[in-house]
Amino acid sequence: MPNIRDIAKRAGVSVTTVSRVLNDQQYVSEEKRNAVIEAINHSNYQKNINAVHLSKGKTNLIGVVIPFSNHPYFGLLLEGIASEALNHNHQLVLFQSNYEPKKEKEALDMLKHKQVDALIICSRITEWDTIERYNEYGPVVVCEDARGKVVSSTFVNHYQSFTLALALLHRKGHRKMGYCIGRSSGTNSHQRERAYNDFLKKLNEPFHSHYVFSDCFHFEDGEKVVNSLVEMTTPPSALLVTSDQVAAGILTCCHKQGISVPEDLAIVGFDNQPIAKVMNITTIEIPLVKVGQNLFRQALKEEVLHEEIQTALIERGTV
Amino acid sequence: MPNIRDIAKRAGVSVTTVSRVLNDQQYVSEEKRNAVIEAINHSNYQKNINAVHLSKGKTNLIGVVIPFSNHPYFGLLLEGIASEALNHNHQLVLFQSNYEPKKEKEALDMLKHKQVDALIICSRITEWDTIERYNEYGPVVVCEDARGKVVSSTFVNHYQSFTLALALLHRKGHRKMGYCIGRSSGTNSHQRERAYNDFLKKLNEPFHSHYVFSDCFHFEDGEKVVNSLVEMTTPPSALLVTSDQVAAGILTCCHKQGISVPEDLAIVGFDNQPIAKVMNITTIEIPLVKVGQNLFRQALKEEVLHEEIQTALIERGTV
DNA sequence: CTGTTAGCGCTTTCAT
DNA sequence: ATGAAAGCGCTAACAG
Repeated sequence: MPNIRDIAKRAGVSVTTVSRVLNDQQYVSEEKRNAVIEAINHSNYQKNINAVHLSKGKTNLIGVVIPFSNHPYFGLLLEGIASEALNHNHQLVLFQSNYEPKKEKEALDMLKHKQVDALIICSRITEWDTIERYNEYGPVVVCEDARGKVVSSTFVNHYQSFTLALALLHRKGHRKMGYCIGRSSGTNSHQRERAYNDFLKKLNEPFHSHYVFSDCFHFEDGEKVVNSLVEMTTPPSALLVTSDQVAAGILTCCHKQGISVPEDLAIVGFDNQPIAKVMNITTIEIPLVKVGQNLFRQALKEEVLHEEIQTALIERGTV
Repeated sequence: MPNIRDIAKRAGVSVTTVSRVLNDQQYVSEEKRNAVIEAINHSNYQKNINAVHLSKGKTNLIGVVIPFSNHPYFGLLLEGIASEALNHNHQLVLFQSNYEPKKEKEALDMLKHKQVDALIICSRITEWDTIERYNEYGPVVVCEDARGKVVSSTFVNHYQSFTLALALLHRKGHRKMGYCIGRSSGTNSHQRERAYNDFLKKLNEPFHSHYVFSDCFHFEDGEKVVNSLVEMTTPPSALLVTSDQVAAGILTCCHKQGISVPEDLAIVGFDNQPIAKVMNITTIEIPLVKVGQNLFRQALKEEVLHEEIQTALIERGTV
């Protein structure tokens, strides 16, 4: 495989001139430019990108940390990130963390080692002070409200969205409301928890810990929720479900168990994934693709930015 | 940020010795080794991986091409690939192609440019001769039967699996059988098509093009299938559905429309995803995680290998 | 066991 | 407009 020197020789010019042609720079006569292009065409030359990276000190690679790759929430986020990466001529390095700190550390270290130019952390387990420490090596971007931190963030106001959904249910007469969430830790989950607790307090309703279901990630997790529900003497009459997938799973099991929705149980999903439309699930739309795109754009910027993305209530048949 | 020369100076040794310590090589006295480690610890030194890559001519990065990232089939495949990458200290560069040739070309070019050491193509639109041409730049691995080609492959015998499922339905008395598939092109789809046509021929059953539904990728695609079904005067009595997600969508819509399963319509899914278990769907298990792991292992090898992964019929309630 | 040195292939400054 | 030359930071052949 020829290198830039071979091309220079072949075209009868200097290495610099070849480099200029390669990078579309000015100050090259048409004549020499053509000679270089000619030489390249006749020699299946390919730039060695590692040399470019070393020389420039950057890679055009952006790291992306997601806990799971087989989850539609992260799938959509990734889709947004990937589409914007395409627009900006960058590639993505994927880190599937499974919420293992070690794996997240690996991603952070790749930033430190300059193997990626920036890092997008879609969900994390690592504590803030560690994350903030890595910020000096390159932009770190997170998908949660990080105002007050030194890393950029694109986020949804989960407190507000949750409160909105609770208010809807309350308006419809529900008093015993529960919720299903993925993991119970994390900024986003805490915001939702706070919204829930505050809402109950305002209504003077007692808190029942068994009305809160965690580890709800996938469709199939809906089954255990419904199984718990039927065991209860006073089950909740409404459920906020932080993923449409899980909401769909719950709805399906309700049908199986003869629980009518929304009569016996009202359900509000989140995300507005296609499955919510098919199954006619009332949901809070979270424009995840847009969030992903914004995350990517922030990763390219040096300044620290905090941007909020708006959600919307979509009323369908499960409330 | 200090470099290897700074460390060498600080430790009072040569860069080579530092390099040796860095790479855990032998032939370094304890004394000097300690001096180097000492110097490193006192200076937040970090290896510049781009320099390593340039020097070594490899990157420890493996490219992965998938059409969509928000699909469980590819999510699981990716999971397998990622887990094995972790074991082998490699990172993944993700290419979401949306089946655009341009995007696949980009991945192939990254191989050519030595930005990735190997390329795993989980599903492709690019023709064989193009792919084979890139093989000289590094290992290319595909997830389809590529025997006879110069690239490695890990695959499932879709002809056999499809035939197995058809035979099951036939045994249960079904004669009018249709199938749902993702895209209609691609090796895997063609194998299935062949299996279907051969089976019909063997039974002397006529081929009905409206018994074949393509573009069935997601849960929500089940809706249009069922909508078509109810329009037909003589609908199929059984359906092979090449994704459990879609099978689940079909099942859900059947419930909505009052179509009993398996009485009015028998359904066989594929993959054995968790959703199939919850919804009690008879399915052909395809160990996708295992396939992914094998793909990764092949990507690390120079030799061209073709390996078949076995599937299994899992009988549940939809046949 | 250790160090010198010549690359790896490209970018960029600076002089012309 | 052009090219010589000095890096970018690390590895590895070679000599000692």
